[in-house]
Amino acid sequence: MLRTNLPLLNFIEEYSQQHSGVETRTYTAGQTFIQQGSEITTVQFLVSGITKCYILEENGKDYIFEFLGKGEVVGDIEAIRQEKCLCNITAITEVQTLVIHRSLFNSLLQNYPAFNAMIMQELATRISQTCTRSAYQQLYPVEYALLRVLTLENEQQIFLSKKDLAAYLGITLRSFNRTVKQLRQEKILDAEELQLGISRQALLKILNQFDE
Amino acid sequence: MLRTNLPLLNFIEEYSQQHSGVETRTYTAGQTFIQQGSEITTVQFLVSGITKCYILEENGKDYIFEFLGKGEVVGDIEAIRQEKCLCNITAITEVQTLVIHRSLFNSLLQNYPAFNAMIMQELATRISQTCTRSAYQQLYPVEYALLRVLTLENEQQIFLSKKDLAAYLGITLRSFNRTVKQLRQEKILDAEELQLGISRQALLKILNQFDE
DNA sequence: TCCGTAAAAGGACAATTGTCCCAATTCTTT
DNA sequence: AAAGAATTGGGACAATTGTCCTTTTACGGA
Repeated sequence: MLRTNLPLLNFIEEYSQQHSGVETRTYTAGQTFIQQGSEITTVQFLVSGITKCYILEENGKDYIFEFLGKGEVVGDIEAIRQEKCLCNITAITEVQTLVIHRSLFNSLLQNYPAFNAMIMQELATRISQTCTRSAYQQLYPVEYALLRVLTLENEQQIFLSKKDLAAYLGITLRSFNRTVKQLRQEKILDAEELQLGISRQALLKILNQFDE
Repeated sequence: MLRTNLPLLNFIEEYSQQHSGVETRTYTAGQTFIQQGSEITTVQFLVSGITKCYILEENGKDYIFEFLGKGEVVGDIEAIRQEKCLCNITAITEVQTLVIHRSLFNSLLQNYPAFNAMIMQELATRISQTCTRSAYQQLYPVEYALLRVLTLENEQQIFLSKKDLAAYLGITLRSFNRTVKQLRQEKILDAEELQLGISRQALLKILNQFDE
């Protein structure tokens, strides 16, 4: 849910100590620093903070693909495919990044096998996770996906707005609230059955945060 | 919708003429030649035919990620991440493939920059397309996605079962039929508004195939 | 040729989800 | 401190989608 990639961050940090061409940037919470459809010529690596990566359609609805954390890259796909941005990236907390030019990114890919392998790994992981997640969301009732997301949020100790969680699940805020309420009251589904790796007790605790 | 990758196929075919380690296989229509969750040690390139790539959950429902055609790879993600299969691959028509061992795939990645770049490109494209598609399906009413899919099917001159189309759209067969009927009868949405790059006339024609 | 199976189409009803509200609470910011 | 703007929670109703079931047609094998 909140993806990270520490090895990648290590690589870039080390590289930046020995070479030029790497810049530091800081964004404040709420700032959208990459806009879908716009031209982009840089690749950025998240050093700290949390961002959301999402598509916003003309009808005002948005769909969040991922929450990105430490070590994750943005702009890589666009650099490889030489195309315009496909997603928006907005800082949820304050965010610090390391920025390199697209051309440097591509030359790193060619000249540093270790870097190449890490990016290859990163892309493969993204595909794998995206597949698993979208299948899960399509094929199971919302309750299941919702419980999973809340569990993950809890595990990783991050705090996201309800609105963002709903957008991540591909449902409306209203549906989100409704489902949480239902789960809190009625029968909680079997934690085992859900394969969440969490006890029924812990689940209840998470849900009751909403009661306060 | 039906993805292909001719450059990649060219590369592998040329390689196979000069080296050993590449085998040919044929699968009959309907055959599932890669099973989710199973161990796999090969990577395959589609030479001819059409396959579907999907996840099947225990509740019997399935979700199709992509239809794969000429030049597409399967098993690559698994080779890169060294993990079990995440999807099922089933031949829709008769299918021919070129098979290489996982270790050969990885050594090609390391020793042939051109191959490396092609795979990098392929992964980036998959991510890009997956993002666009899943956002589209989440954020617009089914009619829109359905029309788009039918248009694509028509353009590419492929023929898929209604069941597969529904699984691709993440809806039930019943919903699929219902929506087609509605569109056929009532107002067809503006073709321009949909940005399908197809005229209203042509759309009607496609929908009326169902009437016959 | 006949049978069994799969694909296609749709009726009827139940369940889910979205839309449009409104109210309470918590922030920012001036 | 007060005003305005988000965030959260939920009622009421409409629209959409799923489930279950039946019918018709098409197709391949015995």
